[in-house]
Amino acid sequence: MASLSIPRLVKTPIETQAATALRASIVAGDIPAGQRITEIEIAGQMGLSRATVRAALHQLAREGLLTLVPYTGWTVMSLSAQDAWELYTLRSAIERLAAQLVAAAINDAGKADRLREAYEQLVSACKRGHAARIAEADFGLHQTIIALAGHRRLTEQYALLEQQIRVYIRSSDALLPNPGMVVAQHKPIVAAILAGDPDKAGALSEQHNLTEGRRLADHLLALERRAADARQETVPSQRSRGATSTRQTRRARA
Amino acid sequence: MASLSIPRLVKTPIETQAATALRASIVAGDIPAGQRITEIEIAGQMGLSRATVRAALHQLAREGLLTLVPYTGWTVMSLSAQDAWELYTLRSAIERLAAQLVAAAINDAGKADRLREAYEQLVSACKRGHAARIAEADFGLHQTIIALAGHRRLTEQYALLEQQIRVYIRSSDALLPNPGMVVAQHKPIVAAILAGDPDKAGALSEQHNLTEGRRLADHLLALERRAADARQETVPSQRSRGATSTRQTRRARA
DNA sequence: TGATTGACGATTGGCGACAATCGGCAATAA
DNA sequence: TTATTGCCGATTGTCGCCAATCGTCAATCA
Repeated sequence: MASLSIPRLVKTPIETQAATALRASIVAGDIPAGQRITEIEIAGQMGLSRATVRAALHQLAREGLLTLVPYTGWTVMSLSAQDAWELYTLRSAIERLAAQLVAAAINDAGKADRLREAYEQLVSACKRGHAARIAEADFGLHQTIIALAGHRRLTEQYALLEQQIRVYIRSSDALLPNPGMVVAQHKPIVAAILAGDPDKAGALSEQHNLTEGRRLADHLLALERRAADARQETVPSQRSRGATSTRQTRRARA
Repeated sequence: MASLSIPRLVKTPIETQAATALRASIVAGDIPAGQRITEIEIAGQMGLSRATVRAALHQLAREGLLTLVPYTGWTVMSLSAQDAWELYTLRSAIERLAAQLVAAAINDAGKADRLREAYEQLVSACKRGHAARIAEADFGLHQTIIALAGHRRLTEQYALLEQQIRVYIRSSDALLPNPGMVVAQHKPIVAAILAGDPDKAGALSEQHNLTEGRRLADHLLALERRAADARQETVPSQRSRGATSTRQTRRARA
């Protein structure tokens, strides 16, 4: 009796499941950037012990998605121009390395096919012109290149950057992608990788990421300026601690 | 009464202190690479609750220094040729970015002086010829370049890589540095950064890191081969679970 | 004799309760 | 009125204990 077609269950500790669910909520924007949350509140909503939730929150803090304000609460990452700069410069360095590694090993079994497949999905999404699909296919192509590098630490590091970038994009008035430009930007990178040219692949990848990253960061900076201008025209409001209201981020005294 | 010269106390939760102490023990080799440890044992030694130690261990797992084998124990990171390759390729990408960023902003107040200072300390250590001092001054120069980039995520990522590299170096029969070569390798990098040439600084930095990283990885591979040869000549020993003995790494069934 | 099952010791997983810390607000003093 | 102090509610920090899981070994079966 070789196999009964019974699927293998993947057991995941509840701590890890809680971290996964919270991560998804943050990245999806259900818990907005800058939001204050507390262990008690989340534990209540999830039906778990506070200690379990606490472990999950610490996990997300390590990933940069949350910041702990000791004895006060936790805040979802908030984003500045400096954060944007850090994210896109680091992402560009990581993706350059991946493009080089994949180009150098593109003759390995199946790699070229997988890359072509991911690129075709991007082209397909751009033809349909649906913005969310384009964005996902764009991310998908990048992820494929990263995965094909066969470099666990690189993959893990990239995932951390990606989720922060997703929070970033979602919390801003994200720019709509131009489908024609998206394809045009990625085509030479894919071609260089498929041609097995690490230097060219790395350089093109880096250029693409720096250009797009700067553009998005500039856009956010403009948004921040507009928000700051608008804030100067409103009357400062009283702040008090409501019994059940959630809090915006606040400074720890440390 | 402006100031009483009373130093500001920096309070650190005991969880964090435990993580810091354990990290230091692992990086220093007091807990060897590949070693199995348990929460009960560590909690007993540290005089803390197991839950507190557990939080610290999870922190270090996130940093890649420990691996959790569920319901069985924790193991200190062990190192393969793949790990070595991952570490040096990623380190090289990170340091290239830092060299570029510092070169582009080398005219900022104090940066050139700090870089020169770190380099002089390396030269000084090499003149004295004391291996541990050379290694520390070498790390110090790299750390200075990273810190001067003014990029928090980069600094944090580099710290994680660095500590893994330290475990790596300590667990192998580390190569002794040749003082003259160490200076010669770093001089052109520092010069390019001070000249404000990001492209040249990045390229030289990358080349240096890839060369040194490959050399160390090859060295470790040779060690692994020697160990594997030696292992084939010994009689496989019985394995049993002693009540108090610590365990070597074992495979999870997942 | 080899394969299977069940029990048990050793471990981590998760819980709720007590302890420590922080910030806001009211009371008090100058 | 402003500055200081003390109290309290709300939060995280830490603890010890029960629950769940895993691997090993002995007993049983074919």
